[in-house]
Amino acid sequence: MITLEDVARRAGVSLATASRVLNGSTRQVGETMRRRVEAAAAELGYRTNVAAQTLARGASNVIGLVVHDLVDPYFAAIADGAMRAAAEQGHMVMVGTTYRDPDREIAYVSTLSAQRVRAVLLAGSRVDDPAITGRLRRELDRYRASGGQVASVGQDLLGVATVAPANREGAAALARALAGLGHRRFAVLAGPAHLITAADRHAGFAAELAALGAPPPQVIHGPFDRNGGYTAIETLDPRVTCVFAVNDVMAVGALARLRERGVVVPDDLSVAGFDDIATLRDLTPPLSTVRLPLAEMGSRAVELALAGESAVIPVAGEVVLRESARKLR
Amino acid sequence: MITLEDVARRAGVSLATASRVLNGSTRQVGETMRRRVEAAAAELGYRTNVAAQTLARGASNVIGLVVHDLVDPYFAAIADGAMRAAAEQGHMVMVGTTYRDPDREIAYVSTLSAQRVRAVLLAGSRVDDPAITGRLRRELDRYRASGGQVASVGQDLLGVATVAPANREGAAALARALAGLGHRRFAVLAGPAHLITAADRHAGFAAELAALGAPPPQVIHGPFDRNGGYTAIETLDPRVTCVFAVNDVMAVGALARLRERGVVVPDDLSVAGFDDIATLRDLTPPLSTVRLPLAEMGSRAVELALAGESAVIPVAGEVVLRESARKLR
DNA sequence: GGCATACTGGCAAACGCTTTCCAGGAGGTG
DNA sequence: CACCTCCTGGAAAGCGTTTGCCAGTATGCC
Repeated sequence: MITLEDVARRAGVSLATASRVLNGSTRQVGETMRRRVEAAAAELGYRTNVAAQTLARGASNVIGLVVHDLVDPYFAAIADGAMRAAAEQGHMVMVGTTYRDPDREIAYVSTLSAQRVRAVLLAGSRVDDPAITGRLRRELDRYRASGGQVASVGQDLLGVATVAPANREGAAALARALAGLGHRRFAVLAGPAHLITAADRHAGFAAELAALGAPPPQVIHGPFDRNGGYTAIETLDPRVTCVFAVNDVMAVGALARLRERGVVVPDDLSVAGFDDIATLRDLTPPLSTVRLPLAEMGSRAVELALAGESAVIPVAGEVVLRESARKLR
Repeated sequence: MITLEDVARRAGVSLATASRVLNGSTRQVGETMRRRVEAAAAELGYRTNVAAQTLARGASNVIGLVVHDLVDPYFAAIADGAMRAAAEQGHMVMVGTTYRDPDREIAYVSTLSAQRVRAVLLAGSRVDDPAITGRLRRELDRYRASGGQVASVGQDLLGVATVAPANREGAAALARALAGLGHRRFAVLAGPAHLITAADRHAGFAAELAALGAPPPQVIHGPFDRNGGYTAIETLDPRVTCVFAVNDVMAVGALARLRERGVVVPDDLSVAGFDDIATLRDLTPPLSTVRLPLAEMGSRAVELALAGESAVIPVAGEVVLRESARKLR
């Protein structure tokens, strides 16, 4: 194990000089010494001990990222964006997956805080439960009290820097677009009632329908994943002409079930989702949705956190009509 | 910033005792002292400084994972498996994405080595370039010399513990299955020639065809991603009745292009891929493929690395025929 | 030439924790 | 009762870096 001291000795300089040469310092080191140190480091194969560096500096170059599920393309895209931004600033990313368990999320914040990561990013919808939110907030406060930065992608209810997708507005715009195709009788695959993202999208969609004078949609609750969409189809009212799933993976599940049941989309029924995950374009029919710049949201969150700004950055969604939704005949 | 010393002082015990109580030690601490320390830690909100711990212990509890692209479901699945296994053993995972740049891969190994991570996992196909492999090996050797563990998912050519999917055999089995459906004229969307995974699957497939007495397939090279499959279709020989893409995402790209061109799968042409990524089941038609237990491969790699075993674990692929491949009429 | 002003290099004190070694007391044995 | 052993708590020496401070030298200016 080669240490800085070995390098210094070999180069015939002090520890301080070696440190200044090898690990970015504001102080200048003379040409001669610099060369000697660099040569020694190369010959010995010196590698900085980041743990020691972190300890001495009191600051690490690691960012913590907490997502619900890395296999979900939604989080994969956010994580990818976050990692790009992090890499650009010379940081590594440590990832934790909660599998949608709020306790696990809190535990990860605690672990990452112990790791003294420079920043923690929380991605994914929060649940509407004051007890859980309270515990999470306390954990985050403690982390921030020790100098950590926090940013979230999702709702602004943790009092931290947030990249907040316009769920309500996006869903409303989608409602308008779908109504524009002539649809009046809608169903909303609304996900779990306590999930705020789901609730917001549902609310935005329903409110806009009301504003347009359409009858209230059928509302079907269920899990926020593929299976949630899949099972929701069972209870679908046959008079509905257009289904809005509050996220894409639910829409994908719904499409699967519809196909099995012989319902042809979009001939018999129009379907739309939300998020615009990458896999959508390969479905048949391609799914209509509200596009969110997921990777960019991840990057922005990293930048926000690293800059220490506690802003709330709204992100607009863009309605993308594809074949899965068609004009009502 | 609460340190262990603060806790010790508050509890009226020595640093040593506090350490033994709070951060797992083999030594016993008396009931009274133990309680006092725990109470003090709780009151003060003590959080271990992992950097200091790592430095003092000379060993960290972080695992490094290097993948090509986290958005690719193949790597997402492996990463997920790896993270599960890591979490089970109380480790965190630090991720780096190379975007298929070998230099970036080497750089990540170096960075992770500086982080003194307990183990490094390399996932994804290697390129057949002695210069690059050599540099990577040197970097890995250096890392291992400093006590690090390494495991890889893919080919066994780094001299490290490896979870090795049976690419040749899987492709051969697939060839047999497809030939069993009556196909004789095949095309192989073979990916880049220098990518070993791609080459192995191609070779296994072609060899089996030869053994079965089928004519040699048309071979179309291209990128190892969706676009590679997409563009390959342009040069497809019209006499071909069945296309084998060396991985699923290429097959997905091929399906997209075929659809655009009005070629109906499987009526006009059969298609198969390799890997069985999760998104396949939602395609129309569902894609035939060779299933690899991706998450399990990730977990196994972590276990291997953590156990310090340098075994090569073969993983068999299982042919899964779905609608995209049908009996030739 | 004399003096103030950069520069540059080195010493040594942190950073927060683990662990070896030591001492003292409790308990067991002959 | 003397002697050993076992157990528990504490003191202190690291672990590998960074960085504030000091000293010595070179530079610039009058």
